[in-house]
Amino acid sequence: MTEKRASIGARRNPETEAAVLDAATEILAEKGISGVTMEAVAKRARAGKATLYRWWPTRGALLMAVYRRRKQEICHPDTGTLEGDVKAVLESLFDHWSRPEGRVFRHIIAASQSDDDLREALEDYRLERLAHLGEIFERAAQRGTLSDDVPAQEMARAVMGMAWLHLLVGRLDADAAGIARTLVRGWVRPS
Amino acid sequence: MTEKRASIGARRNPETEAAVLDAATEILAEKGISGVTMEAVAKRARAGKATLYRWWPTRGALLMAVYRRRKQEICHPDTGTLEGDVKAVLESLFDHWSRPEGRVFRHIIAASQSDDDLREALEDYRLERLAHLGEIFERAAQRGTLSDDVPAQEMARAVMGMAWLHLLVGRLDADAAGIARTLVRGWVRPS
Amino acid sequence: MTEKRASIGARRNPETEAAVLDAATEILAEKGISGVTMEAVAKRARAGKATLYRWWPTRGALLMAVYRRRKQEICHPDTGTLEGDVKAVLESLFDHWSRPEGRVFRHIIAASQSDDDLREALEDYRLERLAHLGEIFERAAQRGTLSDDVPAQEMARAVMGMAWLHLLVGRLDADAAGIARTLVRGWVRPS
Amino acid sequence: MTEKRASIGARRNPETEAAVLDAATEILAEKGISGVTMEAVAKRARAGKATLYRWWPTRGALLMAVYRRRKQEICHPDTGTLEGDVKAVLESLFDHWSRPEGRVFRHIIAASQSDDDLREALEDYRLERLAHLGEIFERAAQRGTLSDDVPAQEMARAVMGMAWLHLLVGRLDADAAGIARTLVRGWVRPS
DNA sequence: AATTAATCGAGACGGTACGTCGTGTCTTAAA
DNA sequence: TTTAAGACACGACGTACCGTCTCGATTAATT
Repeated sequence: MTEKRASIGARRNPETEAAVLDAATEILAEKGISGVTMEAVAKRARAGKATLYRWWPTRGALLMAVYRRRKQEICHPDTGTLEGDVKAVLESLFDHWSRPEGRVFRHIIAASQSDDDLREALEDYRLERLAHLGEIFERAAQRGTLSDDVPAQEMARAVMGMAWLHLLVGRLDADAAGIARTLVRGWVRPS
Repeated sequence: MTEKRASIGARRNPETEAAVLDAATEILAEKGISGVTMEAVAKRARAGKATLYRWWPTRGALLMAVYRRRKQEICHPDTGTLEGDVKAVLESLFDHWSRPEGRVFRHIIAASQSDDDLREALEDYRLERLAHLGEIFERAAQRGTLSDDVPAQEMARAVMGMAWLHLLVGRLDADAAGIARTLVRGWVRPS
Repeated sequence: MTEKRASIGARRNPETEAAVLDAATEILAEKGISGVTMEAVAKRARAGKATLYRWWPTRGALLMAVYRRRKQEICHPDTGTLEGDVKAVLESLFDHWSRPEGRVFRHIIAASQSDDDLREALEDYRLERLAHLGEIFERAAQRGTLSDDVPAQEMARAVMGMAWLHLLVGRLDADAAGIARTLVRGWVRPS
Repeated sequence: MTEKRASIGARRNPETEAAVLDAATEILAEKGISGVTMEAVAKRARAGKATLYRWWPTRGALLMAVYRRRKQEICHPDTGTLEGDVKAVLESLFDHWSRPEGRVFRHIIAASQSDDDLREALEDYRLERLAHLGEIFERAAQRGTLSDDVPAQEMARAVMGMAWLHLLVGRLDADAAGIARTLVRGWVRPS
């Protein structure tokens, strides 16, 4: 599956990186999260364990790298209303987290609880997503339908909190529409 | 620290259970979650490993037992307004989770991501807390200030989602008042 | 080759010990000393590495145990003269060290240079052999052919020194008779 | 500690050799033999690992080079008697091997048990020393006090064997005089 | 003067073995 | 029958060196 790869000098070999992430991704799909051990990944990627630890000092960092590689830039479509946008976001998240490549995420959150490096990496990613999520509120503001006295950050966090909660308790089949309605009703100007 | 305890015959020894939970609690406080291994708990409690496994088949079950022992029935005081109640709940949670005995909870959530038994136990606990949380909405309803078309469950989940999010990303110093305001504004009748 | 072996309670399982020593002996014969790694021995013996380390804390200790198991009580035959006895002893040692089960010994000496536990174990064994070697001088004394002003210990050490030297430099084909003659000539009464 | 050294063209840089041997010697003194790894030496000498391997293909070769650099031509003083000479030789060896720069030697013997290149190098060195040792017997012969039917080689080997034995078992505080007496008594003409 | 060739440092690479730790199962001997 | 104790097989951990490699630089000898 993987060819022999030697050093390409005193610098990182991108082929090795790819092989490792591929291996981790495959194992993840085949055996689930608990199968993704540094040992197994190294063996599958035909890489030395030291090589893994050189670039991904913890298992969490490796998982994070695997997850980020998949971030197929989830764009939030403009549905015309804030409630519709929130609903779409939730649905897209629930859907993504239900699929094999997204299933890792809850384990990343879990691992980040006892791995400070990962926590930092996750936080970076989370803030990035949060900013991205902010766009739907900007759109609502431009439409002039948004109450101006609600901080966009707060609203985005509320959406994210609901999403994470459902992810972590395994309720990805929840009613996104209902959730969206409950959240959004106080954020738009009463019509 | 713990005295010698032998078998008390062909039945469960409650002293042993206490000793085990005490040991786990102490280790948790001293070394953090990663120190709480079945091995270490057994040794500290002067209990056989088999004894542990008999009653708490997984590490997660043991952690959950430790956490539940501490559930000093958090009551939600009536502040007179829903927003005040939500703010109080968040503050009380953030405070509890910041203290040593509460710090475990995020690790329980984490562990439950790969331990189905624990997930079930946590879910039971979570629903219990959710029901308890529902009381503040009942009170609001009795006051007549609640919009009737918002499901109580949904609102409680939104509060819980915000709380968990802040717990899991280590932002227990967040502005509970602001969060409460953002959430609640759509749930009460416009005055 | 080896069946499954579980614990037999809170005490050492002699079957395990035997399996480990057998495995080490076999590997030694097949791959030589450098093949005798704790890892390989554990795998071959179907034993956990922890089990090995429990009973033989270092590789040297394990090698020593392997060697001692083979100590087929080398008796020194009475040839009638001290020179004959010394020659017989040297020949028997050179022969033993040339055979597979004896070849380990030089590696034990080597390992003992950087392993204090092993050094101690080897020293015990060495003194034991030295005492045993002393018998040939007692016999000579009884025969009345021994100069009384030469300490038996010193003579035994001289024999051992010659033996070890030849072992360590790989000259086990040396002329035992000549060595014996050179050493002994000052130890017996001039006839 | 060591300045930057670059290539001096298509030939060996003698500064590098010196830096490497210095580094090895220092590490040896500081951390003992087990600290002398190719990796550590290279790092300390600010040399590339490939450079080390180019000139000293094995660890043993490097150790041997370190030892030989120190061979401060031990001369054997003429004490007037063979016994005195042997005693002086033993004392000088025991003393040398007790000092930091001599302590390596036992590790060289040890390493040579599993490193054929080193074994060869050590054997060369040993024969050289053996020849040197022969001088004291030549002197005795010239004095006319030596039994003529004892081969000089054999006697030298007996002395060396005793010396090595005491080195390898850590008995460098042994009674050189006694050893000398025991060995020599058969080699000189009965007075 | 330009080119070639060997050397240098650095350090990444695939590996192997290390020694430790935790898992969950097992047996014993005592209560 | 349950207990404390702890040995057992297993497997992952994270580290240390191994010996090989490729790089980009430096410099001497050759063109």
